[in-house]
Amino acid sequence: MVEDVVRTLGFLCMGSRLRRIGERLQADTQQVIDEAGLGIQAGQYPFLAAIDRAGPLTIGELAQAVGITQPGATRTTGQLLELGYVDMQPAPDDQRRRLVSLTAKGQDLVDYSKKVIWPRIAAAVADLCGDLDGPILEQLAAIEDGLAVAPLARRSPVKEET
Amino acid sequence: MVEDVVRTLGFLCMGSRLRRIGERLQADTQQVIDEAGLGIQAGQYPFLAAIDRAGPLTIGELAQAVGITQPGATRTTGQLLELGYVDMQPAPDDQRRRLVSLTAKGQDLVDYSKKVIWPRIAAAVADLCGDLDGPILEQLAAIEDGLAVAPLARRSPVKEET
DNA sequence: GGATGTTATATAACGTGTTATAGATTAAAT
DNA sequence: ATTTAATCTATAACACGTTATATAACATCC
Repeated sequence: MVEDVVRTLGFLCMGSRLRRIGERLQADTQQVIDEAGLGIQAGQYPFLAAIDRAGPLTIGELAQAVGITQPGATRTTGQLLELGYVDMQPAPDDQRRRLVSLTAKGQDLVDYSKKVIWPRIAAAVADLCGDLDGPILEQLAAIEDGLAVAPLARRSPVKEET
Repeated sequence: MVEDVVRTLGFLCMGSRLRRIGERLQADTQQVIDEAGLGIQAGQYPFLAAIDRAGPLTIGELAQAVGITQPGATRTTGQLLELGYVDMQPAPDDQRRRLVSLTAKGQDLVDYSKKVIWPRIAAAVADLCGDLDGPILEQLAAIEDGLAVAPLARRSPVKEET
């Protein structure tokens, strides 16, 4: 049995580690979705949820809402279009923007998911995290906020720009 | 300004969120490495650290040590070979196994990194996480252990296999 | 009102993880 | 001993993120 260096090295490998856990969680989430017989990828859900919450959004707004870059949003939106869950049309006032909205099929999926799938996933994750010492979600938020204030490179002691 | 749905949805999107933060941290880490003028990728470091800690390891052991799948380990090892940081030769007792070891150049890089780079990165991450309520590293460990015991699908209430 | 710059989306090329599968070597079984 | 099964690494195909850049539409300035 080999030691898990990422775990052993602590803060040094926290990036790798968060990613690794995130990937694992998403894979597990996918399994729950598949078991429910839904033809959708876990990573596509936030897009649908964003539109459901805020109404039709442009590609750029979707990218912001789900926290990825614009080309990624373009691609995932293309997949959702292909699957028939969303519709896309130029914004009336600005032909550059494409407004992405839910189709009836997409709204059905969201409604069903909100009722059946999402609570199940959230409950499973809560169960997993329930026994933790601290409020993990707030800590993640604090990390995100901290990174927004000053990236790691600006926190490494070599460049004391006092 | 559009709301961050991944953040808003909490436990439901924790997978995406952890991944997102991990990617951001790794990108920031890469910047620190680049500023130090080292020609290496952040994701390659755990491989070197694993060999440094445990001595020569096989591809499979490396995969285990850094927590990815074997094909990923094969690829990254190939890159490190190309860069001249590691050497690879068949295990004497079993021709299927390939023992990966540090070259002099690789050991130099590790020694320098241990002294200069890694403490800098670890300090920056610790600074980022310092003000948190709870011990984030232990919480991550608890999540990993929890997933090992029962994946999400086995924690979702639909399949009560009592 | 035409040149110039800016903004929004699309596309290309790449990085790094995954799963599925092939090839080579070792172990086991008849 | 030869066949069969198991193990280890390599390779192929794909998923999904990134950066860099092209194209189209809008805004501005003379």
